[in-house]
Formats: sequence, C-alpha cells, structure tokens
Amino acid sequence: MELGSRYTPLGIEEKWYKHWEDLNYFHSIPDEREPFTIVIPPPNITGVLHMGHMLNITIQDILIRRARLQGKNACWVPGTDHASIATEAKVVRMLRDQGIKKSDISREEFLNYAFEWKEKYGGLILQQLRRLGASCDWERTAFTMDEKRSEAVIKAFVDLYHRGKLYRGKRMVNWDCEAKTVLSNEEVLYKEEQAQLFNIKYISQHDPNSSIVIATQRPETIMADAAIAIHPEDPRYRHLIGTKVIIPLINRAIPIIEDTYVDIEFGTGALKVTPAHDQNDYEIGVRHKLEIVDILNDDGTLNSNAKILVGEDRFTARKKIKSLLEEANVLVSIQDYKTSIGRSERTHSVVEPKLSLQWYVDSKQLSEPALKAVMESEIEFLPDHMKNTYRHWMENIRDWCISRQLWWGHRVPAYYYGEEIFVAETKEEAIHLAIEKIGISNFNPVLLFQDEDVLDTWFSSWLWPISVFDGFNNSKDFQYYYPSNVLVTGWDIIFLWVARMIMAGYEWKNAKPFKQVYFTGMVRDKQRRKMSKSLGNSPDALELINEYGADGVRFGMLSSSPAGGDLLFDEKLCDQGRSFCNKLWNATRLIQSWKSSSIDAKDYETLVMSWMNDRITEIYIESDKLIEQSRLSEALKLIYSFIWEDFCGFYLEALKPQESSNISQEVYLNTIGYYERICTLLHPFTPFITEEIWHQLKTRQAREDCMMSSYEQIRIVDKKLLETISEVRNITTNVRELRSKHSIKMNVELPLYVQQSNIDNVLLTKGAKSLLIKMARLSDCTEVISEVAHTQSFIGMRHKYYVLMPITIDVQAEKQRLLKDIEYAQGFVGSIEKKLSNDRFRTNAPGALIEKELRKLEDGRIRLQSLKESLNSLNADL
RNA sequence: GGGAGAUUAGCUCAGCUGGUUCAGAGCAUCUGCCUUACAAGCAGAGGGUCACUGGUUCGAACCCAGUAUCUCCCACCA
Repeated sequence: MELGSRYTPLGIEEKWYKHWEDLNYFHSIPDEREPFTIVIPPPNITGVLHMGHMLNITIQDILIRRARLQGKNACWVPGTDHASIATEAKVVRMLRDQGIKKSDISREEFLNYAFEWKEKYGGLILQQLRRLGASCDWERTAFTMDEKRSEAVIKAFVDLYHRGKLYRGKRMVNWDCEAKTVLSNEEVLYKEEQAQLFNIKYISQHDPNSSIVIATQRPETIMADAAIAIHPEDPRYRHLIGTKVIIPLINRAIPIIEDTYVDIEFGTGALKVTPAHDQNDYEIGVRHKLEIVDILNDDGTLNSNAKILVGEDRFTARKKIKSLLEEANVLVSIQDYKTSIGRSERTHSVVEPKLSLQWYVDSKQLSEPALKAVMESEIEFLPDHMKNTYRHWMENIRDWCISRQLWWGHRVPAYYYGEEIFVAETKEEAIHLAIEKIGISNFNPVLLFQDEDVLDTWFSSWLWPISVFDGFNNSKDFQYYYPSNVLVTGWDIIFLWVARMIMAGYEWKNAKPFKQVYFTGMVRDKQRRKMSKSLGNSPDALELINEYGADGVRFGMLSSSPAGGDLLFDEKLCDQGRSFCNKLWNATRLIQSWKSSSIDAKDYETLVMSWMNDRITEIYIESDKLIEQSRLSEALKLIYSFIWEDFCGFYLEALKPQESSNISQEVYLNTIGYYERICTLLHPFTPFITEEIWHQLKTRQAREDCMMSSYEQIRIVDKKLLETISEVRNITTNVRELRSKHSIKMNVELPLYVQQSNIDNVLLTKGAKSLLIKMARLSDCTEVISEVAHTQSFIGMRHKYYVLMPITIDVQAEKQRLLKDIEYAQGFVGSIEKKLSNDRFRTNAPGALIEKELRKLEDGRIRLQSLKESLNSLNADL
C-alpha cells in the first residue's frame, strides 16, 4: 500500500490504542518478574484534561512503557478523586439550574444526584487520558469513594482515633462562606490584595470628649468587638487602661486592655479585639477572658448578634457601615493599603476566621518518620532541593483539620450519644461500644447520631498508594506492587498530598509509599502565567491532540520540561513533534519504496551498516543513562537528533539507491532491523507512530507488537568505527561548505586529496573511500604526499584535505583566512604548552587529563604546521 | 520576617564531580536549493564580557563571599 507524504495520526492512533487494549497489554497481575509500579495522581472527577495532566501523564507513560519494554511487570493504576468541595459545588449548581435547592432535599437525595452526576461526567477525564496514549491498567481503575477506598478511609479514621492521633476540638478555623465549610490551612491561598484601612473613633463611656482611634480593614466586624488592646509600654493610652469605650452604632461598652501582641507602630497603636473573627484576637481573648461575640452566619451574612445590618453579606455590610460611621461622625479616615488576603482554593471566596468544633489529625506524631525518610533519601526527591521545602513544612507542621461541612465525601464515622463520642466503622459497632460504656438498660438507640460532616478529600488521597492495592487488608497485590517506583506530580501539592502520603505510608505500613518523587513544574504560558481555565490561557488539550497528534503533543510537552522547572508552553513545540513524526513517516516510505534483489552489499554499504548498528547501541546506552537520571527531555532530544541527523540524514542518504536501481537484500533487511530497534527505543516517547511504523516495516505475527518488543541489553561499541564515519561526515560537511561558499552545485563532481601522514587516514578503512565519493559528490579521492597547488584546503580530525575547485582563488582573501586560522592555532598550541609546562598542573592534574592535553597539543601542532604550509604555498603562487 | 530557586545568543533552555581556545541546542533571523522519502524538507551562515564585583585555583559559566534584578514557597501583621 502506498503511503502519503504526510503522516495523519488521527485514525492511526485510535487503531493502535484499541489494538493494545483489546490484547490486554496494559493489564498487570503479580508474577515472578520485578514489578514496576506507578499510581496515578487521581484527577478530580470534575476535571477535564488540561496541560498539567498532559505533562504529567506523558512522563508517567514514558516511564511505564519503558519498564514494560525492559521486561518488568509494569503496572500503572488509574483512578479519580471525588473532590468533595469541587464536586459538591458542581452538583449544587446543577440542581439550582433545575430549580432545586440543596437545603430543600435530604442528604440521601442529594447523594443520589451526586452519584448520578459522577456516573455521567466522572469518567470523562479517564477517556481523555486514552487519547494521549496512557497505558494504564484500566481494570484496576479506582475511585476514592468506591467501596474499597471508602473502607480504607473509615478504617484509617477509626484506627487513628483509637490510637489517640485524631481528636475533636474547638479551634479557630478557616471558613469558606460560599461552600459553607471549614478548610484546612493548605486549602487557603494568600495573595496581596488592595484593601482599605478604616480609622474609627471609639468614644469613652465616662467622658464624651475622650476617645481612642483604631484601625481596621474589616469595619463590619466592630459589632463583634470585645475590647480595645494597647501595648503596655505605649504612653499615649496609658491613662485609658481599665476604662471602657463605646462601640459606635451599637453603643456597647468594651474595656481597654493591654497586651504585648499590639504593635505600637502599626496604625494608631490601638487594636480592636474581635475574638470570634480573628486568630490573634481569639488568643488575646483567651488571655483576657473576653466575651466572644460571633456575628457571622455560615454563609457570610451578619446574624442577629450584630444588631445592625442583620442579614447583609459581609461585603455589602462593609460598604454600608462606612456611611453609617460617617453619619455618626466616628470615621476618622480611610487609607488604601495592601494586605494579604486568604481565599478558598476551590471557591475563591474570601476565607473568614471562625471558631468551630472540628476533627483534627495530630500531625506532629505522624510527621517524624516521614521527615526522616526524605531527609535520609530513603525517598528520593527530584529535584533534590524540594527537600528543603518539605522539611520546613514538616518541622512546623500543624494539626490537620479533616472534617468538612459537606455531604459529598466519606461521612465521619463518629457517633454521638449525649456528651459521649463513639468512633466505629459501623453504626452497629458504635451501638455496641455505647452499650458497653453506658449499659444496655440506659441506652436508647434513637439518641445515637452519626456526625453529619464528611472528611477532607485529601484524607482519602493520602491513603491512595495503599488503598488502590487494598493495602488495609494486606492483599497479594499490595505485597507485590507496594511501594510504587515513582510518583509523578506537581510541586504545588507537596503539602496537600505528597507529604501526607508519606506520613500514611509510615503510619500504617511502616514503609514508604514510593521510592521516588518526580516533581513536574507548572505549565505556564509565554507570559509565565500559570495556565488555568479561569485565565482562559490554556489551549484545549483535545484540540491540540487533534491538530498535532498525541505523539506530537507528547513530544511538545516533554521537549522543555526538566523536573521541577516550570515549562513555558509553546504550541511550536508540538509542531516540532508533528514534524518529527512526519520525518519518521517519510523514512518509512523511503524504505518501502526500495526494491531488493540478491545482489551483494557494496563495501561502503557494509561499512555504513556496521556504523549504524553501533551507533544505535551507543544511543541506547546514552539515552538509558539520561533516563535513569530522570532527564527525559534530554533523552528524547538525543534520540530525536540521532534519528534526524544520523539515521535519516546520513544513513538513509548513504544507502539510498540511484534512480530505479535495486538494493541489496542484505541492506534492505538490515535497514528494517535497525529501524525496528529505533522504534523500540523511541516507543515510550511516541508510542503510536512507532507502533504504526513497526507494522509498516514488515508483516508481523499476532502479538508481535512494538509495544511488547524488548528493550535491548547488548552494550558493545566499536569506537574506531564511529570515529571513522564521523571523519567522513566531517569531510563531507567541509566540501559542502566550500561548494556553498563558491556556489558550486552538487552535480559538479570535485576531486579530493588527502595528505598522508604517519597516522592512519580514513581512506584505509574498507569502503570509506567510495562512501566519501558518494556523500561529498567527488570525482575521485586520492592520497598525496605534499601540498596540492591551487586548491582549497581544510583540516579534518588528523589529516589535511584539498579540494580542487573550478574557480579562481582570491589569493588575498585566502591569505587573510589562513592568517586568522594560524593565529588561532598558535594561541591554542600556546595555551596547552603553557598549561603543560606548569609544574603545578603536572603534579595536580589527573594522569588521563595530561594524556589528553598531550594529544591535543600534538593535534594542534599538526594543524598549525598544515596551515603554515598552505600559507607558504600560497605565497609561492604569488 | 523565614526559606528556595533563577540570571548563559533575539526567545526558551542545556552545560550532570572545575580541565579542549568552552562557550552549546532548538526556535527565530539571513543565504542558496522544489537534488523523485520528507518545503512539516535539504545545504550553509551570522549571533553571547556566561547579571555585577571580588576571592579560591596551575585553570572558573561551573566553587566561595558580597551586590543587583526576577520568580516562587512558608509565616498570626490589625
């Protein structure tokens, strides 16, 4: 079948993915082979494929496909995350669009809608991963809220509770007024924002002429004030201590207290203390036993405690209170200022500090082995410096608030009976515990209630490496696959997820969850902004695949993404990937167009073939080394330029038969063999096209696929051979350069002379001469003893070459060029001589280096000598 | 306030225990080619005080110190 000159990936990619999947290649079961495991960072079920996933998935797929080719038992577990806040928000919105309010339906009804939504849209992202070529073991697809994973979550909670590492406590929390739930510290993002500072006057209760001015950014909270605090060493207000002032508008009297927390320099030096709505104020409140007045409802509106503006949203209230304060003549001034404001990671709503009863994990205890494992490189971080960030967080870890006031998620397995708390995996067990505690005669089952809250999504995610293999039941799979080889994820979730998985691993299994963490950078646009849906600066992932092909996009993602470094995404890189596929495609077409017959291979063909053979081996060795160091993009670049320059640019060009002549059967078959090896080498990076070419090259048996071929281990290379061809190519380039400079077309054949010396020259290798003649389009190639007059010369690795060209030589220009070259060569030789004559160098430098320098010196001298000869002969011509 | 990283060609970045006169690659630019696999191609070319200042060394883009600029993370500033 004739192939078109352009590679069209669309149908081909679909065909091979289906083929692989039909043959169950992605599926893994434990056997006697060495396992290679990756557990996917589960994308949110609400998510659609974006650039971050593309990068992430590409890297994981490369590693897993390579392991498979290396004969390991490769297992890549896919799955999704229930994403409690994000999903609940989506479902609430969906219901609202249908005219249903969440508050009007029961928890069960809501969950039915949510599961319905999940069934409908939740699998979408996993389908999209297939488009990229992800070779996940789909039979193992897990979901953080499926039965097994839920079981793990509940077990973990109950276990931690009974071992005293989990507790319920009343603390100041971060409240998301939009989602109406508490958030952990890690889910609050702080950013500098423009705000206003209001200076408000509080008049003394005892003396209407005396007052104190405070500064606040949130004037709507004055109704919740419990005191005004000043620094004990601030002389300005000393006389007021112990007196009371009146809160404007509501006329409630509050005391003036002293506390060293107050910064004398800031604002007026007087601080309004609002214990219910500020972390620090809460602590001051505790110290001074102040009254706590909570004026906010869960949705961020003011409640009746506020007395005024009741029912207004806090931001509306802020605007309105401004004019009220003005009217009351207590608003002294307003100034603009910048401050850092915390917003919810998911809803972006401004987070309000709020006092609340929640469940916490005592993190300090869990962090110790996890910190140790990373600092002692039991778990390897890439890039290594992420360790510092990790350590800093671990050493200052705070307790983890894990309850959320939502319905979508794992319900907290705690049951309340009056004042008593019973934590158990099931209600039956809780009843059992309750009866044990309070006696069967006193127990009334109707009074036992389960906690209404659900757990933080990350409380299921942190168990993921264990739970996907049913590790809490210590399954066979778990024993075989755990720990996974590598976790590939973005550094932005190092605390939210990575650190906690490590803690969980040591807490329950006393073993690391993964051997290595490959932190990817963030995908950014050309202006270095993080790509995000809200900014609208992210290209549509599926459209990219449609346009450039999955292989092209994979190439593009990888082309510029060292571990940890951010990646400035540029579609041009995908375009380059597509061109690369096209190049591969056309090489296939060329080989397919060859007609082979039983003629013998010519000497130069034999030479070029053995070179290609060793060169591939060399690339295997070098790319291996790079991949072992996780330098994937460099490995790809290496293979890319090898294919482009060496395989297509030189090898195929050298063997390409003239016009309609036939090619030797041996050359034909060997070429196919080399291309096969290249396909295997390249397959992890661009799986689709390599599979296609693999099958284009020859008819295959069933299950004889590139994806399942094997990555080779032979590792011997003939260095001399590689050098010889390198010299041939070097000469060819030099001749071409001369042609280009003097506008001599390729169809004009030129004679080349090689000056003999005491070193073997390239022509002594069998086949090299005819190869040279073919590649450089020479009329002949002969050895000479001395300078050849009226020629253009250049110096190769060791020898001097002359080309006789049909031109009149510009003697002056030539002389200038030579003088310049001589000057350079002299400098070169001089520097080495100087280095070698330095005693300190001779004594300090390693022997091998001195050898190398000596050889360099010799080469340099030969070169200098040749240049001088050329100059002399030029002078003789004058 | 604490910490991390970065600064190399017009742009994006390599440069992996200091050791070729070391300054690289890709893109972009320029020149010449439709040479029957590929114009998504082929053959060439130009382009940089390696942020700055000192130091260590026989030798520094690389190590050390300081300076400047940028990016990011963490932290309770009303």
